[in-house]
Amino acid sequence: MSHTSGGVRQAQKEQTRQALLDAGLRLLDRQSLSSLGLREVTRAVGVAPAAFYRHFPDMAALGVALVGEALGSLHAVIRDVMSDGLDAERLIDRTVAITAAYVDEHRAHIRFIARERYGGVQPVRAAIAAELGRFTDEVAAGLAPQPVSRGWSPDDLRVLAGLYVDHMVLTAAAMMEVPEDDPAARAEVMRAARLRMQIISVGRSHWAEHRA
Amino acid sequence: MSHTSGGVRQAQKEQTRQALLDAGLRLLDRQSLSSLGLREVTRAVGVAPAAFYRHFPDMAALGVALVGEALGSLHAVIRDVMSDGLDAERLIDRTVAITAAYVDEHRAHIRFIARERYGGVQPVRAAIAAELGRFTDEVAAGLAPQPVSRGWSPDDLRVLAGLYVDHMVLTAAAMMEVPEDDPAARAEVMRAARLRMQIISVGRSHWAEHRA
DNA sequence: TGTACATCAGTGAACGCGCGTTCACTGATGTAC
DNA sequence: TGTACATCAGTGAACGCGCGTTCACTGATGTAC
Repeated sequence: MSHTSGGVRQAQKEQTRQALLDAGLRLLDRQSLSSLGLREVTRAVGVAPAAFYRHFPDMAALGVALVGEALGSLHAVIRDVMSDGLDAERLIDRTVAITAAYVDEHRAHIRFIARERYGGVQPVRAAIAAELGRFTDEVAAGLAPQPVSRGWSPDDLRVLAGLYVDHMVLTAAAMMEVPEDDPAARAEVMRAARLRMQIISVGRSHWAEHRA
Repeated sequence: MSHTSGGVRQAQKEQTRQALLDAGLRLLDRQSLSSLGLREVTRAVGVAPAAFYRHFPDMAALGVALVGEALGSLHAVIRDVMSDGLDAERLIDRTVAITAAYVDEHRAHIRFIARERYGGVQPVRAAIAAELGRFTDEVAAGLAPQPVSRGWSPDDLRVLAGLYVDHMVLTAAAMMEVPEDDPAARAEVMRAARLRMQIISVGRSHWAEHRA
């Protein structure tokens, strides 16, 4: 058709790679990465087993790519939420609502992260730990300029940020254990998540007088 | 030797069963349950593959038995700590120290729990969730009579208890990511764990005024 | 535009291997008398 | 205590199967002229 130089082959390759990632993620809904077979994935995509090696050296590499897909886009979300300058109460509501929405929209990705965070595949565990560490840094950076953070050392702020991040991951995992069509159970998980964040938030704001 | 009625056969069977559990746990140090093979376990024990079926119908059943081993003995520990009537600060120090010691003594068991809590084997996930739920109930029961709990609904107390339990699990998992021979890193994990619990504890004790 | 050659994503057949499960068995332990 | 029979934990051989990996290949896409 057009005589714009190439890119067709590259685009087709990218398409197959994405199909492998999508099929892998779908198959990981009910099993963990270490039991997922290469042939299982290529069969689901409809390519020969050997084609897999044109895209990934092994399953661990596919897993690491999925970590990027799952968590890469969250950095922007976190930065948005934190820079809105909302008061504590609204920030908590907003965070829990966004977490719930993110789980709904990226259920399979989040399940994968929860499952592999302490899973049996080292490179994937390392990739997840690195991403969560970056989240913690970003949250800590967002907390630092707030007036309530007066008197907090950078180290302690990072511990607090880690508490928030871990809590978000736990909330996401809890949200996933709940069937999608049980709004009462969903609401209860969200209530518990808000309550936990509120307790932490109150502890944070009364920290100085406790320390004194 | 003696003519006390039997029990020899039963004892021998129990011994093999325990050997299967021990070998399984050891092999699970570097992989997750869903990729652990029946033959792998029997080979490690030195029995024929078919012998496995005299003790467990499948690997999931062995996993559930391991959950019992890993968490069963913790109920007594929790009850002890909570009934000591220590003040908040000492209770936190004590809890973190006990968590660290428990991880050291039961490293493989705790790693197994962290790995399979959201892992790919449903019956094992369910068994872990049930045990952790019981822990939460026990912690909530321990918190209830404390003066600081005045004005807390049972529901909210259970959320708080869940926060403590999740936090203990996270601390244990973090402790395991640290090499045993790096005391500085260990100390840092324990410091972070204490700080987190202190923040939660302060939030708890100032909860009433926040609510007012 | 057309031609000749290069690239390389995907093929399909083949390989050796370890898997989970079944089955009839063996022989030590247990029991009845 | 001794004998005859029952139980059943563990054996070992066999099975069909799907696995990951290799390899020379094909043919569409890309490039040089």
